[in-house]
Amino acid sequence: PTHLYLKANYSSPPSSSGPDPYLQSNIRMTLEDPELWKTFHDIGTEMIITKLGRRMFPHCKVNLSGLIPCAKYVLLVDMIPEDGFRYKWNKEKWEVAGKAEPQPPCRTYLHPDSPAPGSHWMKQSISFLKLKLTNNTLDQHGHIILHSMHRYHPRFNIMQADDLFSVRWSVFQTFTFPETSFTAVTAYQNTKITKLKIDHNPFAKGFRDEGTNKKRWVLRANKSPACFQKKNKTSDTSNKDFEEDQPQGAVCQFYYYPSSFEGFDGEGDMPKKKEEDAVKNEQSSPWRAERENSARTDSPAEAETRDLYNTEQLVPTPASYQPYRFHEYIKSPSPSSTSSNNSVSGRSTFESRGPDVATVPDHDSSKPRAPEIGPTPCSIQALPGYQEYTGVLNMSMAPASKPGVISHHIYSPYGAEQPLGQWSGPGSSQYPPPPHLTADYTTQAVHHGYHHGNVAEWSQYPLFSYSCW
DNA sequence: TCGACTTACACATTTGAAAGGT
DNA sequence: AACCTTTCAAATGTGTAAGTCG
Repeated sequence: PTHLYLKANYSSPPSSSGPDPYLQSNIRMTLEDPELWKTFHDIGTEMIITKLGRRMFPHCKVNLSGLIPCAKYVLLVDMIPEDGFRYKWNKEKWEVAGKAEPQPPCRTYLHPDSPAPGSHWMKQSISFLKLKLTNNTLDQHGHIILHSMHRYHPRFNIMQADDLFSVRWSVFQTFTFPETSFTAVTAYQNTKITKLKIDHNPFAKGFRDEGTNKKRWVLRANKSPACFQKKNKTSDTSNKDFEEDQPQGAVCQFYYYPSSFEGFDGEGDMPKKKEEDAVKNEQSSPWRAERENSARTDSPAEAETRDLYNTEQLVPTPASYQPYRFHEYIKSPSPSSTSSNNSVSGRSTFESRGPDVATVPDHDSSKPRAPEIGPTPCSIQALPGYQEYTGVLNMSMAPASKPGVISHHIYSPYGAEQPLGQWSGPGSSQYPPPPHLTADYTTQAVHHGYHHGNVAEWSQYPLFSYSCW
């Protein structure tokens, strides 16, 4: 349980000591079924992406607490590139194959219940079952577009907002779970993953050994028998190094929409740091290097990277909100900025707290509220000025067969500013080994993968260029 | 030649409308 | 009439295998 990253995207002003009362929050998010995720993670999770869109398995399911019951929140998920590399599956392990492809259009999945009161979010686990991944950059269904053979992890964003439009101005809080990182693939590479999926995903039941399609598996098993000798981990072990704690950590961030992180050249510090780590046992998790390192040793490289999240943000603010400003974050690692990360490492759950936390000021409670639950699909498009943003507006509608389901695409304040350009990471001659590489690489693969592989990812990955439900 | 990707397929679960019961 | 439960066909979600593409 060492994967707790608590990160403030702004910090308290250096001059002020007491926490800003407005920034108090105790929002917690925990990942449901962490052991299943861990089981996949240990092998190296792969998520199939198809032209028509494919669900994730395991599904993203989280629990929330600490919300204001009567306040409304919007919950979104986007996929964040893990690093700036493209991978290939070679000889039973992942290797860096080169520089990452230019980013596809960024999309954000909006939970269909959004906006909903905090009580709604807290009363049950929140499932993102319908979230689909595609490799089709021209996708019209609103699915999240990813590149095959690239690594990503889901990022959960929650923000207090009465309606979807005001989300644009909201302070939001994000969580990520290290064990949910995955490699997007168009066809499974690691047969262990295939087997795990079949064992656990009901929809793949037809491929199980006991099923009527036994022959398929026998046939495939013969190709790589070793893959099938290992017993299903989730059923007979309880993932020792995962303990029985609650889901593991997250990056917890609070910030206004980053407009850019200019000046960062994505130095790719990964290789340097990786030398510190011992070679990992290939039989164990290919992600082990990453996990162990994610115990947050807070290397200077990481700290530097994190600093980039703390750029001062000036965001247009509607009258109902306080004119928040980020305090300028010092470029060099500051004790205050890193201490919070360290202090929360190893906790079994993660939560926003103290100066790390920002909450949106309470909305005017006298103001009439939108219906408690359910999207207000038409409101966005009807809003005056919405069309102004066509340059960055990515809109599609749900399939006609489901008239009740409408896709929305929220204006991304910064999307248009972000070129769909190249990664600004290290040059191709110096691809640093990714954190999850097996033995051949793990001597250098110390760097954990979260957000630090290439900070350009942030500047190119606006949160709200797209959303749907 | 080969790796990445697409597509059709069989088999499973899920969904939701219709039918029936209370 | 309203609500609940059951049934069942259609829709949808799976990984595989064979093929295409570059």
